[in-house]
Amino acid sequence: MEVLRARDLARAELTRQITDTARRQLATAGAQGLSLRAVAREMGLASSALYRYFSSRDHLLTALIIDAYNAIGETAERVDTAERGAGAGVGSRWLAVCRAVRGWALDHQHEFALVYGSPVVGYRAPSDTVGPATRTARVLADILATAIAEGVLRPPDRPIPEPRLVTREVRALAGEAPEAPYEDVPERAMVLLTNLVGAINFELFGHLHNTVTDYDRYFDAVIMMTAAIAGLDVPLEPAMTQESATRSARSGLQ
Amino acid sequence: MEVLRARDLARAELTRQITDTARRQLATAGAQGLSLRAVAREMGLASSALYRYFSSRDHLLTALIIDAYNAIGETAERVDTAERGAGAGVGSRWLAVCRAVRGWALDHQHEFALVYGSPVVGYRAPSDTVGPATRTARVLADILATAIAEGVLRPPDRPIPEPRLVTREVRALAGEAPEAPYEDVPERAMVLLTNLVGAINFELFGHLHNTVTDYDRYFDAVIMMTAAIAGLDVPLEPAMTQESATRSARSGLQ
DNA sequence: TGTACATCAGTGAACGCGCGTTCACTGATGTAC
DNA sequence: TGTACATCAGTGAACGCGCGTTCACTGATGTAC
Repeated sequence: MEVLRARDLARAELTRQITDTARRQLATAGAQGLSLRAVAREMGLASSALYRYFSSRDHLLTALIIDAYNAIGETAERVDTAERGAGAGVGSRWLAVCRAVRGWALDHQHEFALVYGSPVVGYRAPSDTVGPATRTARVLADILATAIAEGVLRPPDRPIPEPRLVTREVRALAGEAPEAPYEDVPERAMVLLTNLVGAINFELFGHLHNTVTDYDRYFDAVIMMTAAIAGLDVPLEPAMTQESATRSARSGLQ
Repeated sequence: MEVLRARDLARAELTRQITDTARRQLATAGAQGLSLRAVAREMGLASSALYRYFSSRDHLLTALIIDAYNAIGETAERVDTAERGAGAGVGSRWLAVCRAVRGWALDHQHEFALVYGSPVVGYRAPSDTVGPATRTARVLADILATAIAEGVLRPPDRPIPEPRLVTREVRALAGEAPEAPYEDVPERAMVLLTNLVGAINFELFGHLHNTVTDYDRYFDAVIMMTAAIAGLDVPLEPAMTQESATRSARSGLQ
């Protein structure tokens, strides 16, 4: 039984090594170019050996997608917990989480593109990916819920004309149904998530090139302005975190 | 000279047929899977024959990218001209242009992803693509400029804390530098473009699945809310255009 | 503790496929006199 | 108008490469008695 665990541990370790290698190759070849043979080659294994761990290329891709969703969600959760622990208000928490997600995206560009960029052709995501995919949204929804509870959320400047655009499942995920005039909060939260991902993709895919001078500040401005949509006031300190400052020099994917 | 034109015409015609076939294949195989051999096969040509028309796969890709940017820009221009001709206000023009761009994206999903989705790995866009890429932005900038001229643009609810985030070239493209309190208009225009593309991508890449009930209305809501960021009031009539109504049943890429 | 057997990891060859690009070539289309 | 030559479009074979997946196999690791 002790020895049985030894074999299991080896198996877990090799599985991890495979996904790690695949992740690294993702960063240069992109999702479409991810190749089992290349992964095996880098690991010094026969390509057929990988089939002991993943039954097909798509299974490996699925593992990478789930890992990416989890990593993004975990980043959001970790930062939000830290902010909350430091007594930050909802506005600061919101900004911090958005910055953290962008930071992760800049550090893992192809992984971010794997989940939020163009879908891989011929790949059909299984339902296992749904749970991890919602982790980030959950963090954002929680911040909005806190804002309502604290009475800090403004009514929207321009409310959504026709609410109930969001499915029941998502409303449930966002917590109790808020009363008027906050009944469209889930809709506004979705718009914020849409814009958060959109802002990151726009930068990552190179469309700010020769257009915007300071990516960090531009991102903060986008977040502040779109947060106002949800009735959330984000306090913009001009000071940048060290991380984002060092990152400002970099450019987009490829 | 008459006959010379015959050969030239044949050449132009075949070039068009090649890009058309490639465009059609893009819709099923995606950008990464675009293959010269497959294009030649479908046309009944030897694969080597294509090299008389495009010196490499990347040249063909570039042609498709330029065509896509031009098609999107032309759609935006056409719709805006029509709206202006019908005496529509800036808000209606804005909404109409955004809807038209989304409509084009839904009708040409892989083409839209080709220019606004994840970059094709190993492909480096030449500078020829810059001009066509700005056509859509030009239309949007023109609407904002008109709004200022007509005195219809509200000062922003929450102005950008530190303007001048946009390069001089883009400021020039957006027209004369507007006076206070509108000096951050180019920044706000960029945010709107970012959010427009972001909203379309989010839908196209499947992230509204099981989340939003009515894609058309959700899109309108996003546009209305993000337009408010720029101080633009978009009048939302509940009535849908026929086009977008028929389109609401469809789902995303793939 | 030792032995016979079962399980599992990893190998290497093979199948069948597709790709971009090059090159010497044939024949048709156009040009110059 | 007719003929000699040049240009160009398209062919088909080839180079050299990579891919996902299968399969019979060897050895090592673990199990039961």
